[in-house]
Amino acid sequence: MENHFLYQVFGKTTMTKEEIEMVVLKFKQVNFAKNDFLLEEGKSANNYWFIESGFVRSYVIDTEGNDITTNFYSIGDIVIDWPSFFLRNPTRENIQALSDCVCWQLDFNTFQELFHGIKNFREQGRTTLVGSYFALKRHSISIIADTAKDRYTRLLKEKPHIVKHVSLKHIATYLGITDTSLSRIRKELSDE
Amino acid sequence: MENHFLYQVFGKTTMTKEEIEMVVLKFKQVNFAKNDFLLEEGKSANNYWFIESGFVRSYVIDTEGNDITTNFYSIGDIVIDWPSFFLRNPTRENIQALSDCVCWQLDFNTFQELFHGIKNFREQGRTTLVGSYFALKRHSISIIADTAKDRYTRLLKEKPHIVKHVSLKHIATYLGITDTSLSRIRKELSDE
DNA sequence: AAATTTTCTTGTCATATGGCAAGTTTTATA
DNA sequence: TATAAAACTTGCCATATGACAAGAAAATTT
Repeated sequence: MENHFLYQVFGKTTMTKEEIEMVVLKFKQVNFAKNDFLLEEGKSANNYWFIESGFVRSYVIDTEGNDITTNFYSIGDIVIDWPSFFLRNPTRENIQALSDCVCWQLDFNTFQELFHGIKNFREQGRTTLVGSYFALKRHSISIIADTAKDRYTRLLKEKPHIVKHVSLKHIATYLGITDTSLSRIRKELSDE
Repeated sequence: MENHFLYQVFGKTTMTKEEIEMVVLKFKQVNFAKNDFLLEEGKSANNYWFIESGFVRSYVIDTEGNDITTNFYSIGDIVIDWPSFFLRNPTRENIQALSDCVCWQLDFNTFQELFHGIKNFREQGRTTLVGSYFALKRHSISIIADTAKDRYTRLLKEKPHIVKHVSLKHIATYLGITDTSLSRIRKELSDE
């Protein structure tokens, strides 16, 4: 039990061993093949996942039909559409596996039982959500305040495994630029 | 009691009258004068507020010393630095009154009692946080996908009272552009 | 291994937005 | 009400990034 993958995920929280065990047992392993959708635009999220292995991307299609990456996920990350999962609404986002993935899944009703039943679990869940909020805000401010080059070098530094495994065009839209521009930024950096 | 300002705020939730009353009684009225800080960079948020009247702005100072507006708040809005309040961390944001304000304040410890004690209150709180997350994501995607002009016209349509009461330069940084550009966009729109 | 598709690079030119500075108008202060 | 300060506009030019298209490289499929 203690070497269950999810044990690491919940091990850093204030939860007791008994609580962690209760929680972990509710998760169910689900595997996705490359290009499978974890969630599709128009549907409502009834699950979320922790990634044990693999890469995942979320994106939206904007009004002009452009694909814009909203986030990348890899080992240890939670994959969740917060608004759709909690507001029980159809989503605008697509979440797709970029590689074969091993994930651990929890559905909404089971989540609710745990959330209302275990104080430490809801503290943990709140902390995770607030962490996502914080990351999103940082990214949003960065798009306003920093140059594309700065954004790219920071991504490279903070998430090198993402840059290594994900195609340039997806990274570009995540950074708010075109693939052409990112290619030029890469060239500039290699010329330095 | 039922005509207490906060009754409207909580009236739309699943909370019972008794729960709402319990919650509302914990809030304390606090007034801010124009330019007062509700929260300052480097400090930790120990309170949040609902605005009964007035206008508030949050902003960060970026690495080059530029002031970037992160949000506007007016009547009925919750004013909270989610990460700082819940993670108990010093914040990077400043929150400042743009006019004299009447607010209703709750501190962290009291919040925790209510959150863990009243199921409907925590459902409500979660919904509010997720709503903020959703708004932030929309704004973030808009900065990538839409032109500055589109962003401005949408703000004008969705929050006309903000545009009316807030100075051009603050609106500009919120939209991710300079005051010069926003001035030109306004001119373009008036020429149409 | 060949064929096909996808990804990435690079050139040319277009455009949105920025930087700076000089005015003008509005608002706040003495 | 006079004065100062802040907010807003406008002109000129610079620059980052986009649009499009062609070709090269890499990855995937047959």
